[in-house]
Amino acid sequence: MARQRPVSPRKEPSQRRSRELVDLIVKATTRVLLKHGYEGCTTNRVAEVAGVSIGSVYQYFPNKDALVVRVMERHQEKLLGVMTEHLASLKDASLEEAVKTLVHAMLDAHRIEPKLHRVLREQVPRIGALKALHEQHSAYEPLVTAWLDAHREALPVADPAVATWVLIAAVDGVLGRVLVDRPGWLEQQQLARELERLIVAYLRGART
Amino acid sequence: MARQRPVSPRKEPSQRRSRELVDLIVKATTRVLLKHGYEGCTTNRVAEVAGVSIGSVYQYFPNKDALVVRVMERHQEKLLGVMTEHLASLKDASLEEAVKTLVHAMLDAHRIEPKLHRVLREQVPRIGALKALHEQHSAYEPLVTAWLDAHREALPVADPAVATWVLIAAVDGVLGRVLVDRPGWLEQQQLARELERLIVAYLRGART
DNA sequence: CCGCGACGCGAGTATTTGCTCACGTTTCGC
DNA sequence: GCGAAACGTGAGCAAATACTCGCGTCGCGG
Repeated sequence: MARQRPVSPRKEPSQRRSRELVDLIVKATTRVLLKHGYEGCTTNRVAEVAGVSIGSVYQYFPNKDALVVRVMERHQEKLLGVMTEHLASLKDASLEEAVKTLVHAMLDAHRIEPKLHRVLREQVPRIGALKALHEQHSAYEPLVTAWLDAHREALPVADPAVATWVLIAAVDGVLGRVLVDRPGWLEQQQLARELERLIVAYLRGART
Repeated sequence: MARQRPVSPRKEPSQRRSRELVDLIVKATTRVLLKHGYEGCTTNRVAEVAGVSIGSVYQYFPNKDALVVRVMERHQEKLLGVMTEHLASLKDASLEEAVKTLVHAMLDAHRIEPKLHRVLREQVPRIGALKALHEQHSAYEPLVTAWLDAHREALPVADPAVATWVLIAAVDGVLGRVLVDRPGWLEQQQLARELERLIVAYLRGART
C-alpha cells in the first residue's frame, strides 16, 4: 500500500501571475482527469495541457497526487456548498419536507459535475491523504443528525447518529451506482421519489 | 481513458505442472494485491512472490490486468456461491423472512474476504473488462426480483425490477461504506437489524 | 527410450513517468 | 531605474515497469 507523501503546497503563489498559473494547472488537471482518468493523468501531460512548463507545476505542487487532491478539494467545496445551502432550510421542516430537501440536496450535489465526480469516485485510489477527502459526508452529517435529534420525540429513532449514517450511506450508495450504471436516471423524477420513499419509510417504521 | 486490452488467457495450461503454476500465480496476485494495492501490484513482484519466473506469468496471462481480472473472477464466484445458496430458500418466505435472508446473504458475502473485497472495490480502477465484473449484482438480482414479483399483490411495489435495483444498491452502498469506515460493524447485529428495517419499511411503505 | 512439444526461465529492452536543476524572465519595493 | 526576489522554463535524469525472446528442461505418446 505504502505511499503517504506531502500534499500541501510547496510554495504559496504571491503575485497575480503565479496565482493564475496555479489556477491554470488545476483546471488542466481536471480536464486531463476527465479525459484520461487517474492513471493517464501524468504530470507532463497536465503541464502540456495547461500550456505551462513542467517545472512550474513542481514549483507549487510537491507531487502528482497533490494535483489530484487539489482538484478533489475544489469539487468537494462545491458539493458542500450545495448541500449546506439546501440543508439550511431544514430546521423547522416536516418529515416529508425534510426528506425531500435532503434527497434533492444530494441529487443536486451529484449533478454538479457528474463526470468528474465519477472519475474521482471510481478511479482515484483512496490512499493516504486522499482518504480523508473521501469522507465526504462528515461535513453535513451533523446537520441531518441535528434535525433527527430535534424530532426524535416524533420519530422512533434510537440513535440519530447511526440512522443518519445509514441513511446517507444508502442514498449515496444508490447515487453512486446510478452515476455509473444508469446516468440518465439522475434527471428522472422517479429516482427522487423512490429515494424519498426509502427514507420516509425507514424513519417512520423505526422501532426500538 | 483508453486501455482495453485482451484479458483472456494467452494459453491454456494442459499439464498438471502448469495448472499448479497458474494457481500459484493467481494466489500470489491476491497476496500482492492485499499487501500493496493495485498500483503496487507489479507483474515482477507477483512473479517473485509466486516463486516463478516472470516469463511463466506471461505464458498464461496476456498482461497485468488479466491477473487482476482472474482474481476478481475467483472472488466473484465465491460471492455468487454464497448469495445463491442463501437465496435458494427465498421462494415461499414471508416478507420478514425474505428480507432477513437477503440481508444475511449480503452480509455473509461481504464477510468472505473483506480485505480483498475492499481492495478490489476501492483500488481497482474500473476499466474495460474490469467493468463487467463490477456488475456484481446482475447475477442474483433476478432472484430477488422474482420474489418481489411473486408477492406483488401483497406489496405495493410498482416496478419490482426498479425496487430490487434500489434495494440492492442501497444495501450494497451501506456495506461498502461499512467495509471502509466501520469494518467492525460487519460483525455487529445492529447493522443487520438496521438494514432489515430499511428494506421492510421500504417495501411495506411503498405506494404507487 | 527417444523425440517433440509443452513448459519454465530470467536477463534484458523499450518505454514511461515523476521530478530536478541550472538558467533566463518578470515583478516590485525603493 | 535598479537590485533582489519571485517566477517560469524545459532538457534531461533516475527509477520503475510491462513485457519479450532465446534457450534450457520436463513429460508424454509411441
